[in-house]
Amino acid sequence: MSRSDDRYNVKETEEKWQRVWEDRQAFLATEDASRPKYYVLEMFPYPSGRIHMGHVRNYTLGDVVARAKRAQGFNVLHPMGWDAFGLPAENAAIERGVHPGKWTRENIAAMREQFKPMGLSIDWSREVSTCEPEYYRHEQKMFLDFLKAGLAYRKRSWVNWDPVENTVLANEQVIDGKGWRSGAAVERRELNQWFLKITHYADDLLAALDGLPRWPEKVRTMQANWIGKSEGARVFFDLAAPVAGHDEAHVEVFTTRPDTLFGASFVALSPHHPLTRALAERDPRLVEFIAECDRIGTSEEAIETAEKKGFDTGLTVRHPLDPSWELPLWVANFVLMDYGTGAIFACPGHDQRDMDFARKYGLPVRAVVAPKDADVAAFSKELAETATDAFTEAGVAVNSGFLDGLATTEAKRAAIARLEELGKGKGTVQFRLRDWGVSRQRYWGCPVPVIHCDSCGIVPVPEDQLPVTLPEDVTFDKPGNPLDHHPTWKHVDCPTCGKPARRETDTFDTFFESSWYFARFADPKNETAGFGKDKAGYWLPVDQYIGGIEHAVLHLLYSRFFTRALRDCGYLDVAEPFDGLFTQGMINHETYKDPNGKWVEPGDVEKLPDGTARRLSDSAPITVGRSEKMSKSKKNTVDPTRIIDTYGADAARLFMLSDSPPDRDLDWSDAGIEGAWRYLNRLWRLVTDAGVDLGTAGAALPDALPAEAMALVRAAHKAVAGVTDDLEALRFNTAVAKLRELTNAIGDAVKDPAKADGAAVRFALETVVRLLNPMTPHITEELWQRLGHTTSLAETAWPNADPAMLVENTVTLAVQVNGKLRGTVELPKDCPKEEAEAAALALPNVQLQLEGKAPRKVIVVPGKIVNIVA
RNA sequence: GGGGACGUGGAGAAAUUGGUAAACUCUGGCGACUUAAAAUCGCCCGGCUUCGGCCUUGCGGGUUCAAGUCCCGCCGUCCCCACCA
Repeated sequence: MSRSDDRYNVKETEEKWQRVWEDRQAFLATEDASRPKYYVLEMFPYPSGRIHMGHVRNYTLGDVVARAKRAQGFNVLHPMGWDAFGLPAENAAIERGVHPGKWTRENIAAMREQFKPMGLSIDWSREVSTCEPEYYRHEQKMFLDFLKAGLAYRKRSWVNWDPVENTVLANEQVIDGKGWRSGAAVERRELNQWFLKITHYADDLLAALDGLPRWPEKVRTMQANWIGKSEGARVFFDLAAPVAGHDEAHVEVFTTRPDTLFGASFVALSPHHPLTRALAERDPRLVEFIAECDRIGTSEEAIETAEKKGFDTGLTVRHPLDPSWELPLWVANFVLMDYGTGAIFACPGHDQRDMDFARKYGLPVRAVVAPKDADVAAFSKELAETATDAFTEAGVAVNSGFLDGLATTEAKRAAIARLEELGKGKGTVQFRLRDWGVSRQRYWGCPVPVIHCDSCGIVPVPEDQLPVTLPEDVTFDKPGNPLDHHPTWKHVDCPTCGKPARRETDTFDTFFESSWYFARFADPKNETAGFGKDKAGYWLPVDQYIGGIEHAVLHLLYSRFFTRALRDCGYLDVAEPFDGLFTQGMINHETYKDPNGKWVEPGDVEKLPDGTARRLSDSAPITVGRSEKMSKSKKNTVDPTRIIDTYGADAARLFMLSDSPPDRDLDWSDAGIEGAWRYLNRLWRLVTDAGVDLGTAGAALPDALPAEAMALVRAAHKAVAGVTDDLEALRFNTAVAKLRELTNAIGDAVKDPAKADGAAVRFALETVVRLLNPMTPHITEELWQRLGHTTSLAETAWPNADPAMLVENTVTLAVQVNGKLRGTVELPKDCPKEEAEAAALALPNVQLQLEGKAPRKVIVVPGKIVNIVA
């Protein structure tokens, strides 16, 4: 065939193989007890309407794993779906008057078409979309089961209110005092809300992190910190006198340092504490103080700059271990209502914040813990009178009556024991984690399936009346929840008493849907339940989950909780949904600004040879900024569809996998994608136009090969072993490097008639094609066919490395003198130590270093190194 | 303030986990082919050098025959959490 006619036609080839895979239903998954299963899942996308480079990276990573595992004999499940509820759909409705359902479904259709050219090995028959009643009806049933099990409840409480999104947010969705999507400063509101009892599993969610070795350490640490377990005690400080309008006779505080109780200086209440509110009823100055506290935000700067402020109530409380000792009761702006009990006892000597507060307001400071072997009198005097730094370390209890002399750990234990004996406290474990508020005052979500009846209270919707579907005829012309404004939808008769009642108009947080979708994929068509226990039992847990680290304490924690809740309600038998987790890095791109400081798109920028850049349209000088995460606001995005149109999916995939380790950020560059494209074309030419007779497909390698041909065969075997290891460990960048190395070796071999052995070259080329297949599936299928094979690589087993081929006959030993490299020697593989030593000592440069003296010592590490100590 | 990660050529990175630092790639330079360009192919690309070599993994110590890798102390960058009692 003519050389020039046989250029690689990307479009034709990629479409051809996508058709072949689809016709053969190559990636359809069915349960099969005879093979080990492998469930690969990437975090499913929100249907924004356009795929972005982050998607390309995410789904490429997963696809490589899925294809490699399939070739290695696993029964692979690799599904795709849509996280389809959420606010952008509602915003589109408000801005453009399009119904959220229509907007979402059109986006899904558009994105599906954008994903297909990527050539992903997905079982599309399992596609799910969370906004359809076929999906969300099952989570309504789950919610009713959670209600029965006491894992869901309704409570009036202080919540995070996002004034832009007009809805409540969960604690996990408030970042630095701002809404995670809107960026608006979050307000505090007291509302009736539905909660899921994630705190019921706090201890288990924390302890079980140790059982997830295939999760990144970082994510486990983040979850552990979020759950935030601290051990301590609840302590009761009796009010010296009863307070009108307040029932409690004591103030309950939480402390992790009960050993410092004798250093107590005052007790401080949160501005939102019920007692504070009772006191404010008759003290306008306190009302003003509370208002002042509320004005200070919870952002980083606010906290850093906010002064510690207090309000002396004039009341006193009795010390739990010495009732004759009365302590002043303050209200302080730094005491949080939603951690612990909303009240603290302050020990300025051993807590920095309390120290600052005490010095400011002239409150006493007492030393009750001293460093081991310290001069107690001097230490106490200094701490009490002049110190501004608290002593916060562990030590020995002093000035503390019965605790004196005990080390901090023992003192804590003894203090708790005494408190319990006196009925003045209790040892306890406090978690930072709070229950998951799932109510959202929005339309485009799953309706909470309950009815409010004036006579019967909260009535769950009877199961035979599920699903509670969203009404289609809604308007978005008024602010607030369209379900609330709907003329008829919320009016129903009470299922219990038949009297007129109202539907709950809150919908679930969208993280509700994503907390169980991985189980739905195991049995996506099930109409009677979210999934069958048998099918979930076969596929779960997910063996490899891949997504962004931004969900470390959101989706990933909710899913772990949800799976436990489902287990306890009898849905499945696993506790952990994701056995292996991989968090990929972001895609970055340089940023460009014009002389007016406006962002400029990469497509409108030309880089000049002198290192500067200018705008294509008007030649204005462009400032090149640092590489940052691709975002629309900075205009530094690159459209994947355009890249795939130009270079093909294989080149885009290969670039994603090359160079940067997948957990690190990747800089997108035109040069990078060009490099991947060049490599694929080079491989194409090597196979289609090797200039060597490659023989026929399936022919066995001759037993005897010339040494140089043998070296190429060995290199191929080494690549099989290396690439297989790399893929297993998700080291795609080094896998690509090894394949390029082998390709370079083939390129060298075919150029040299002395080295160009057809059988060896064929073997090496076939090895490259097979190993590269999970990464660039289209071109490798085509090349496999052109090499004379009739099977599809999607149905071909992974190659095996022959261990005998991995060992070299000779090795190059490094020769060091005093740890510094001074030469190398080439020796047979199993050369005795003595010979290696002799060969090393014979090197001229070694002799020079020794200056005629005898070596003091020689270390020989067989096959590696000889180190001579002079 | 608490926790974590990282620091290697002009850039992305690699280093068999303590054993020849810089594989693989990008950018750049020189050359071949071409009327020319693109594409392609070849060579060079950490520093110094008296051309024998010598030095080099943020800085300073340490352990070891041997340290990019382990330990201690700094410096720097990034991420997460945070008035958490």
